[in-house]
Amino acid sequence: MNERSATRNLIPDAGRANEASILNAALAAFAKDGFNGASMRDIARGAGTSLSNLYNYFASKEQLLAEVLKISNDAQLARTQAAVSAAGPGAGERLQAAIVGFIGFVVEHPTASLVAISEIRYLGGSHRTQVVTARDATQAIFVRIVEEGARRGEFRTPHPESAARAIVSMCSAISTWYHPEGPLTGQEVALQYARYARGLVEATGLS
Amino acid sequence: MNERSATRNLIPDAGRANEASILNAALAAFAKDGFNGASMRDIARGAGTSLSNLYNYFASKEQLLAEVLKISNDAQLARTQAAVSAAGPGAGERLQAAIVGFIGFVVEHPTASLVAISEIRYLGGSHRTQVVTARDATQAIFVRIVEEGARRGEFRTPHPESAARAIVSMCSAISTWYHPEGPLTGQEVALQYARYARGLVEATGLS
Amino acid sequence: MNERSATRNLIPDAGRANEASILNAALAAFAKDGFNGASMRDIARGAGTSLSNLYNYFASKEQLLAEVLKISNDAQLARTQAAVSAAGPGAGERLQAAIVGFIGFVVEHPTASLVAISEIRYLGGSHRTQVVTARDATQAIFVRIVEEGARRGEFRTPHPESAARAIVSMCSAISTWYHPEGPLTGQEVALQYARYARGLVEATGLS
Amino acid sequence: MNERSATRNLIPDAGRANEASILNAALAAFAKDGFNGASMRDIARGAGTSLSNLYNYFASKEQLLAEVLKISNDAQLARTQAAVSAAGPGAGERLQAAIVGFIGFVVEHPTASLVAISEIRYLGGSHRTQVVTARDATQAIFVRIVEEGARRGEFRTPHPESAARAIVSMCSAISTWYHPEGPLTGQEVALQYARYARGLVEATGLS
DNA sequence: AATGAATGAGGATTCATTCAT
DNA sequence: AATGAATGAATCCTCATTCAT
Repeated sequence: MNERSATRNLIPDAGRANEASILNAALAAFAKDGFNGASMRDIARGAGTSLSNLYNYFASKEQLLAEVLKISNDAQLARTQAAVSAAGPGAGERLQAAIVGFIGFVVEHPTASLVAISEIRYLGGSHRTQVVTARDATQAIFVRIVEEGARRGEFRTPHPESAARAIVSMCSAISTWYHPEGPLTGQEVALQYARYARGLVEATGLS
Repeated sequence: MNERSATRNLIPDAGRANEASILNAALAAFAKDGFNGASMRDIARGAGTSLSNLYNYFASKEQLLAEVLKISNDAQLARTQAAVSAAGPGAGERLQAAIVGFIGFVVEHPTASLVAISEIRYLGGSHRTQVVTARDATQAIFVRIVEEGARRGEFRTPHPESAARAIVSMCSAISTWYHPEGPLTGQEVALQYARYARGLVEATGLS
Repeated sequence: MNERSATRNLIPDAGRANEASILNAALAAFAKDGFNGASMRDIARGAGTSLSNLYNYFASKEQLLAEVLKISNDAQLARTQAAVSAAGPGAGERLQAAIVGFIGFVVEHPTASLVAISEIRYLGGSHRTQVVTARDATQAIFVRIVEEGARRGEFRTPHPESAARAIVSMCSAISTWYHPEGPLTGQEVALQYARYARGLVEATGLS
Repeated sequence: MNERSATRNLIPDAGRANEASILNAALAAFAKDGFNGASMRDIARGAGTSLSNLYNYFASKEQLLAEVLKISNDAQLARTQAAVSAAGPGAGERLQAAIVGFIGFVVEHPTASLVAISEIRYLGGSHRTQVVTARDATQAIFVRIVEEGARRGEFRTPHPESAARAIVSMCSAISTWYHPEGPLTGQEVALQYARYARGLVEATGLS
């Protein structure tokens, strides 16, 4: 598997009918038809097991969605956090790192990323909170970086929080059009967007 | 109706059971529960008519979605086009005008805007093309402006088309969080985002 | 239709798929298999209509049970009240009349009577109250008669309310074994039980 | 454990997952939700074991019901027989003893008694016969006593068998309303009903 | 004995749509 | 236009039961 087709299953799959294969099938089904358009039969078929056996692993369709979203958001958060941790002290560097990490996840798991933003609305109460927390934590990373950059004078944007949200928005939207077989590698997209973001926050270090 | 509560029905409603009231009910239902989660019964109830009477106006649920999306995208396109037409010749002015027009629509019709981006995936073949055309035409406005700005040296971004797409992405995402009762007026949001966009494309005229 | 086969549908049936035929089918199904053992498909088949069409008439299986029980209990109450109203002033006469009316209903509608006592437990909260009210009203008729008889000295039983309940119990139980083709007419059964009841309350007028 | 709270498990329970605990759980489940409303999962949960382990003890849900009913009816029969055996020779004495024994069982095991009368209908062919036999044997005790009393002139009732059935009916129905915490002890109820029965059969020895 | 995984049939209910009026 | 009745397919989910371990 070369660099260009780095997309693989978000959830490691053992092959037999187990939690992982069910979650992967659920992810695929939700991506293809949406939460309400996907049926438990579809998911069972995708997982290679029977409809009723699904319920030995997950209590309901909604719980299946919750697990998928939680895994995706947690992985997205971890990836972004790790990238920032490995970056230098400058706000510009840190913003770039955050974007490369965030978009790295998006281009490697465009399906999971797309489902994460488009299907979260179908999550009810108790499930929702958990998932929203991870999503907000990811956004908070960007907010903190931009705010610090603004405080230090590295960024001249007058609305750091709003700007951070705009950045996350445009990065998330990559999942709606990115294809691994397209003209751009994920790395290239990430660098382009990092530049957009630095411009957006009016970074002073621009040559 | 003052400036802050400018949100009104996208489709003018006569009150009686007619096309407009059905379309508005459909829009509301799709926004609330998604295309597959909304039922024709919900829509009929919202329109104050009977389930079967819906079919005297629209051939199918999908056609209802198609009409709603078409109206929304056409209005969005018209609004953006009009704003640009009224602007001066400079690329910076034109980009700002496009954003103010585009976001103006989003904040006045957040429901329609949200449905337009989230439910288009449920549109099949023939219907889809029509709707996608209007959406792409709107995006093309931004692409043309950014490309021209780059050609003229007003914008230094090396990837005008990609940058334009990023701008549209972040502007569209406003529909996912904007509330008329929130702390910002639509106008304020639009001006913030116009500034983000000018930074993003690395406009040279920035003081 | 002679006196011996007076059993007919409790709910007048027009033949086509309407509320009455559905209720009759539901009654038959509940009697045959119990509330949980009967399926909506069974009921639809019995009513000569489609499964889904049932829901154009009744919101749920439980509501179907509620309607059936309400009709049965109301009819039972009305029949008992009417019989008592037509009786003379003596407690013995009135008790006999109540029993003849009550059992008259049981033997003419043994199915409805049986379902009324055996399936009421499957009725939840709001539905239940309504049905229980009619049932208790019927029992209250017996209580009043026995209490008055005791007050007047016509009955020597020391526990009028308890005795009345015992009487209703044994009369209700007739629905568990009575068959129109059996050796006894309903009238004969009613008269036997009226005598049992007079003995039970220790009526003084016994020769 | 004093006289008022004499209700205990009909089937002696060793605590571990064994036949007794399963039968008790089945009894509780059938009482709560009816035979068709109770699930094997419910029963397993109540017995503190796994669903599949149930089948190491009982072949099917129906067999579980059969065992429960058989135990209940056999115990009811034994208790009634024992009471009669200990009674004097007079029909009145014997009838009173039978009732005290019969109702003694009902008030000590109201759940089992209720299930015994309400769920027997869900027993198919081969199982049913066995259970019905014990039930009929119990009723036969009453029939014999009343018939002998009538033969001897102690009871003046003209329909001894029918009267006996009426007596058993009203005594069985106690299980539908009796609660140990209620105002009456089981003993008091039994004595009341014994008096009702003597009146019902028109016992001559009444003062 | 005991368990978790597995299954096919069936549960009640809702669906979008059509028909007769 | 407008409606209530009708339908067949599909929905999620639970069922009793069996199997492999």
